[in-house]
Amino acid sequence: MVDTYHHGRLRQQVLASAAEEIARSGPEMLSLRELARRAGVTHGAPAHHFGSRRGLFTALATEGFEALADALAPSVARGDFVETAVEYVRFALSRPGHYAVMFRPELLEDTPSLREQRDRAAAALASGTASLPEGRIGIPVEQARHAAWALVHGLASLVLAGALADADPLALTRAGAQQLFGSPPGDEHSRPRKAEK
Amino acid sequence: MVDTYHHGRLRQQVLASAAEEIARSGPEMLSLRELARRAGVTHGAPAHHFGSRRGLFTALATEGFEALADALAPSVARGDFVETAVEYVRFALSRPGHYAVMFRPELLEDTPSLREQRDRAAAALASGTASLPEGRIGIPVEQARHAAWALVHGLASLVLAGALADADPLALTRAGAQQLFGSPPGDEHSRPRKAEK
DNA sequence: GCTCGATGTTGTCAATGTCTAGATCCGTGG
DNA sequence: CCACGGATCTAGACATTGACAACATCGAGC
Repeated sequence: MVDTYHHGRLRQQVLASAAEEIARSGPEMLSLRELARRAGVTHGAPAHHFGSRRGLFTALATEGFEALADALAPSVARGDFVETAVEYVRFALSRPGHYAVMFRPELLEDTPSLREQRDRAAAALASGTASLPEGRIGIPVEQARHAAWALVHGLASLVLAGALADADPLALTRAGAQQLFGSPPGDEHSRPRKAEK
Repeated sequence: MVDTYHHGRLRQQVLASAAEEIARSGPEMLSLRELARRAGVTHGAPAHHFGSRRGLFTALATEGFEALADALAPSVARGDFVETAVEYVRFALSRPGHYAVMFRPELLEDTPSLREQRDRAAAALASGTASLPEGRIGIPVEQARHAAWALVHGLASLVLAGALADADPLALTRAGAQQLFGSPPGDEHSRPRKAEK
């Protein structure tokens, strides 16, 4: 009976089922009390870990940005822009519950750790676009970076919203990234990784 | 005294203040009862017009798609792709409350009129990308269309989320659209619209 | 071994979405 | 002229929720 007074992993478990639930029904429908029930704990318990509803969203977003930065790191290190774009979208689709909350400032508190992880992800993204084929860019670098971010964010959002249901998201991302920075499919600079043979 | 039992424009007024409130605090924080209060009406009144909370969101989204289709029509008719992109973003930024709800299927009911207006907007978007400079596209047309949509949707979303606070959204859109389809800023094909006649 | 902070419980409160039943208004056909 | 029916709004009720406060229990470190 001593087993259950302190749950032990309440924080992790609540975060996990929150991500599940948000992925299924969106952030608005999420109920703290329901999460507590699902974790076998009383309704007040989650508050000790997250403070409030927004605190929970903030924790989720922080986790999300951290994981995003990690996901982007390898391809960024390799200077492979197209693959960084693909990784971005792959991340969003593999963690829909987290992604649904990461760009919703109204749901988030301005925590230092959130800021930190968000900056880390932003930095990864920035150096990802730093490795772009120089001559191909006809607009200021800053704008190119924003455009690239917008492209992948837009793709992820639309796919998650079910607006591009009948498309292969990752192939689409690859194609979009190549189109944006002007590498024709047969170009020697950055070819599609799989087709083209 | 007879004035106020039937409000007369309750539906319009609720929609308007809902858009305001959503623009300020997001869809989650919206309270039907608060809207009723603001309209000087009892808490049950809005239900007769929208049925439920989701009904209200659906009505807003429907209005939004209708206005979007209208906003895109002129530039689409002119075959001016870059300007269509700009109009898309301009629309989203000028009606943040509507746009915040248009791509959130969890908040929407599957109404015939919603479907209708959404299709209308989608059709506008599709013919907008139909007028792209042929030689510039190195990927399948379908993918190019999706990429273009993702770009403008991503730009609008990020700006609305405050993630691109320090950029000029419309200039950024113009640049992004040009970059995506390879028209250098000074190209004769699609210059910024200013002196058309 | 004791204390103190972290974690979890229990009870409470105001607010909300939704439902139902009834009141009021308005156009329309007899 | 009027009665009737539908549309609009009111009024009351109910379950659920987020937040808060007071208390119980556990565990780590002095």
